[in-house]
Formats: sequence, structure tokens, C-alpha cells
Amino acid sequence: MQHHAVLSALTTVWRSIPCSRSELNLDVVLSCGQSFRWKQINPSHWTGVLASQVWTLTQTDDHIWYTTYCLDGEENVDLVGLESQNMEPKQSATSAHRELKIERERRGCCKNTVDAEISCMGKTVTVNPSNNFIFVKSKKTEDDCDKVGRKKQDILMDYFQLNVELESLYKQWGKEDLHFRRVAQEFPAPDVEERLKNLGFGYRAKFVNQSAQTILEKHGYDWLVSLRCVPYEDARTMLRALPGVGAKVADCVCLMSLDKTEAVPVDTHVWQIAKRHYLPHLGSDNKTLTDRLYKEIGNYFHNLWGPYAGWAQSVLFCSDLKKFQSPKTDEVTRQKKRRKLY
DNA sequence: GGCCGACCTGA
DNA sequence: CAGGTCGGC
Repeated sequence: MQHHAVLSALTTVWRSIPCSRSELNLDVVLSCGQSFRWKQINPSHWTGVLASQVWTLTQTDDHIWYTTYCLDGEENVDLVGLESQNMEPKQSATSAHRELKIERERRGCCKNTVDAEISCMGKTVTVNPSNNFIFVKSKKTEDDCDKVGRKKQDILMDYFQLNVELESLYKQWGKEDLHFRRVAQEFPAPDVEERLKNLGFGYRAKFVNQSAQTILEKHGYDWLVSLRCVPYEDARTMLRALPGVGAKVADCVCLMSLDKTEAVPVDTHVWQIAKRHYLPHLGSDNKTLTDRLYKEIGNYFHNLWGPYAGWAQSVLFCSDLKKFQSPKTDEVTRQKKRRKLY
């Protein structure tokens, strides 16, 4: 939600319509060169004129959010002070202020002030761009209609034709048309990597996105599941061809998702366990877990435990986690350590 | 083929 | 600083 500080700071002045990104992607639709009245005033926040009003639109995964600015200054009852935590509310409000000023000048009622008062969806927002404060005054009644009584929600529904189900149309168009299917895969979410990054995926965001693209374009939707019926080594080889998928991740997918019970994922913990209890000769000489080491450890466990080696490995792995170690075990370890000391 | 730094976040 | 993969050496 870091791109929606405005939403979280001023929830009272925003209204929403349920709508998924696959039905309408504002960033794509408003910048694709077929409409010229919208400006991106902040990341993913679009301001423009529609039905004689200034609007700001933005969206989350399942809603379109909208707010409008009008010129009537009716009396207010409540006063709420809000100090914004970062620059975004200020910037957005300042942009709204600018839009209002332009609209006022256009109508020849130039009342230029530093502190602008803007009526927003039944609330009046006082903006002071110089000190980053925003005040919201509530009106007694909130209406969601424009001057001629048209519901604002209906204006947007009509403008974006939200009553037409785009997803089923895409399915229909793609059914016989391979080229459309390919093109359509780039939509509805061209910002996947960015959004994954915002979710904390870090440098892996690029890999996840690229792998997903590769799977859809090269292999098709059912390919991953079909690997359940392919021998372990083959499934592993194909998985490792995906960007960001190395030996360990491929083995994890094989073991956890593709029924390959013999797959033994070797991460640093399993490596430590192997050195401590099974293969002491791997000792401290080896600094990094190379492909050769990985194979040696995997083969060793496979020979030791047989076709369900992966399951056995996960038992050892879990028992090595601190949260599964009983206090009793800890006491035994401490006693051993004490014995060693003396 | 092996080694190591870069990538990014959370702890 | 750990966590796994990649690319350059």
C-alpha cells in the first residue's frame, strides 16, 4: 500500500467500485494513447476531467478508488486534522489544488489562496501546501451524485464500460487466435515485477516474473502439473532451465509439489547436518556449496534412505530447527558441553 | 570446474 | 549477516 498513502490517510474522501485489475488496468488504459485528459499526478494516481468534474482515480488489486473536487463551499460540522506521514498526501493534495485553481480560472472566479479549500466527496479538504497539513471537514450529508443527479459510480461504470466482462471476452478472443493469446499474456499486469518488489520479493521479483512468463509462453498453463508424471531427473532438468531456479529450488519443487519423494534439497542447514553427522570429511575445507558437493550429499542420502529419501531429509531438517527442540534436548546438549569443558 | 561478489530484504 | 542463483573471473 505504499503507493496508496493518500488512500490510507484520507479514507473518508475516497469511494470505491469493486473491480479487478484484469477488468480494468488504469495505468495501461489511461496512458495507452487513446485518451488525453488524464495525467499521472503520482505513481498510479490519475487526475483528469470527466462529466464536468475533476477526478482522481487510483486502484488496488480489487477496487477502483475515486474522488472528485468541486467548487461549492457548503457549511461543515466536523473538523479533523491530519498530519501526513510522508510527502505523498501533500503532493497529491497540491496537485488537486492545482487542478482546482485551473478550473476556477477557467470559470473566471479566480480566488487564489495559499490555503486552498476543496470540496471532496462531501468532505471539505483544506490544503496548506507549505506545511504539509491537511484538514478534512465533514458535511452533514454525503451525496454521491453530480449536479444533474447522476451517480458518480455510474459515470465511471459508463466511462470505462465496467458492465462488460473483459475476462470472458479475452477467453473468447484467445480461443482460436494464438497471436491474441500471446499478446494477451502481457496484460492485464505489466507491472508484475514492480508489484512483487513492493511485496518484499527483492531481487527475486525479476526471476519469479520471468519464470512465470517462460512457463506460459514456452510450456503452457498445464506444464507444471504435467511434470508430476515425468521422471525425477527430467523434471529437475526442465525446472532448472527457468531463471532463478537452481539445484536447491528445483529439488524443493520436485519434493514438495511433484511427488518426487527421492529428491533431497540441500540447503546450508542440510549441508551442516551432513557435515556434523554423516560426512565429516566434507569438513571446513569447503567454503561454498558447489554443484559437486551438492551431488555428493544428495547421492549419499539417497543411497542411505532409498526412494523416500526426501521425506527422511525433511524429518532431519525440522528436528534441526530451534523451535522443535525440546528443553530436555537443550539440557542434554548443555550437559554434553559441560562435560567437554571439564 | 570452482570461487566469489552482486542482488535485496528482514532480523 | 543469512538465504540461493547467476555471471564474471
